[in-house]
Parts: sequence; structure tokens; C-alpha cells
Amino acid sequence: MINTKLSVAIHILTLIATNPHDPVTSESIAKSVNTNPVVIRRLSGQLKQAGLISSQAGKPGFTLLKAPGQITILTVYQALQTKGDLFLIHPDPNPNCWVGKNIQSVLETTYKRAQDALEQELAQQTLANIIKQLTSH
Amino acid sequence: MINTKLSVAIHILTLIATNPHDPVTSESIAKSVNTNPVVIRRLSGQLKQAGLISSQAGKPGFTLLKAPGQITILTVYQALQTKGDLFLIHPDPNPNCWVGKNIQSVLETTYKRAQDALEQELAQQTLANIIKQLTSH
DNA sequence: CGATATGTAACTAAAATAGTTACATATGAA
DNA sequence: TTCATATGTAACTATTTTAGTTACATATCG
Repeated sequence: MINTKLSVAIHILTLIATNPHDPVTSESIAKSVNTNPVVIRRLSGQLKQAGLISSQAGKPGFTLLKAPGQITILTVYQALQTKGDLFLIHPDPNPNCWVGKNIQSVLETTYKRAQDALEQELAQQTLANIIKQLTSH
Repeated sequence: MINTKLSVAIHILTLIATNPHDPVTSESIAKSVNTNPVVIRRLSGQLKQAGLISSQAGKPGFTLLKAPGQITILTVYQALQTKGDLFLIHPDPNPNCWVGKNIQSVLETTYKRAQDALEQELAQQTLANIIKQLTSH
């Protein structure tokens, strides 16, 4: 299961993108997300490292570094990803068993296809897309 | 992240499918998976409830109820699923904020597409497929 | 210089994950 | 009919993940 970090990250980027003038601080974002400002700053740190936003200690607010149409949800997803695998495989099946010995590598292939399909779809959707849907609400 | 249950369930079904004659017990499966028999029995219970296998208390072994070619990985995945959502959305964004108020429903749509893409791919792959790949190793 | 914000480390609480012990119940061979 | 053996489950524990919080160092700018 994919945790709420992606949702919060998209929430953060949306607020920054739709408020290019007044500074959107971790404090104000936290109020909108309804969480602690540190949670926001931890995520903004990852988004910053991925080159999606910029910020400076002491200076309030964040700046979007790419156009919303250029930021795909896959990019955001990958910015938060530590280990790339969506599916977990049981770690030590019995190597003396015919199935146990080979199941892991077969599952890897199976899972890779599924994950590719997921990521391909996430690559189709952009921040601009999200914002557009939000405005039509 | 999707936990190891799906991997273990596929492992279970593979062992049952490839040993139609001698009884494959939770004990022997556990040895191949390298885990506790109770872990296997818990999963077999869910596979049983999904109509994929049958068993009787006291009688050793499990029986596959469908041809391996008719069992898709999606079916197995869904047999183990308690709540259907792959992505989690942060639960209570601020309803007084324009973004906070609508972000959840927009993310739902976004995530649904991604999950659909994943599931469509999982539906393409069957137990027969897995077994075939295993034998060619 | 001081109010305010970002950047992080460290800690806590809650939930998910996986494994284990214990035991009730059904089967089938001796 | 009895007993070894297997499935079916409940209950408990340990580990890891997830999310939130406190505390504080550091940078900005009026």
C-alpha cells in the first residue's frame, strides 16, 4: 500500500503552484493539509532534492521550479521513493525446493510488468491536470 | 507497498498446482516458503474463501479448484485484499481551504486510473504463466 | 537585533506486518 | 474406537513502518 506521503506532496505542490505571489509557508501548508509543519518540511526537503521546488532557510515560502504541466505524478512519486519496489517478495524461500529456488526471480518479472503499467499511468498525469480538476469543482 | 502475502499466496498455489497427486500440506508448504505453517493456513483460508482451493480439516493437503490458466494474479491479489485501495489519501485536510476541501476527490480519480492500470496488467498474468516461467529456469 | 521561517535530529504513538504458541476439531489408518 | 496427524483459528509478541511532535540550530530581512 502506498502511504499518504504522495497525497500530501501533491497537496503541497498544488498550494505552491496556485499561490505564486504570496509566500506559502510550511505553517500555512500544514494548516491546509491538517498536520504538523515538520511533516511538510520533511516532504518539501525531498521535493527540493528532486529539483521540483526551491527554498531558503529563513526565507518564507517555496518556489515551483517547473511548470505544473511538466511535473508528472510519477516524478513526485519517485521523488519520495526510497526503495523502488512496489511489491515485496518473501525473502528466503527454501533453495532446496524447486519452486522455492526460482520463485523470486519469476515474481520479479511479474511484478515489474505491473509496476511499469502503474508508473506509465502516473506519468500521464501532471500537476496541471490535478489543478485543473480542482478548479472545476 | 504491497506486502509479501501475494508472493506467498502465489507460492502456495504453485506448489498445489504442480503436485496434484501427493498431498501438499501447510507443513510442507511452510518449509518451501520458509515460514510458519500457521502463516500458510491463514493465507490458504483466504484462497479457499475466494474459491481457488479446497481443503478439509483433518484431511492433509489442498486441491486446486480452477485450472492454472484460469487463475489470474489479479484474482489472487483481490482474494487477499481487505480494503481495495492501493493508495492512501491523507484523511482530514482543512475544509475551509479551497485545495483542502477538494483534493481528496481529485486524488481518488487520479489514483483510480493508476490502480486500474496495475490491475489490468495483473489480470493478464496467470498461475499457468508463473509455472511456465518456473519450469524454464 | 529580533521576529519569523526553514532544516533536521531525536523521540513517541499508533498501525501494519510477520511470526509464534496454543488449542479445538476433523480425518483415517491401526 | 483410538490415536497420530492435519486443518482452522484465536490470541499473543516482536519488528518495522508511518505519522506526528518537541527541540533547536541556522538563515533572512525589516
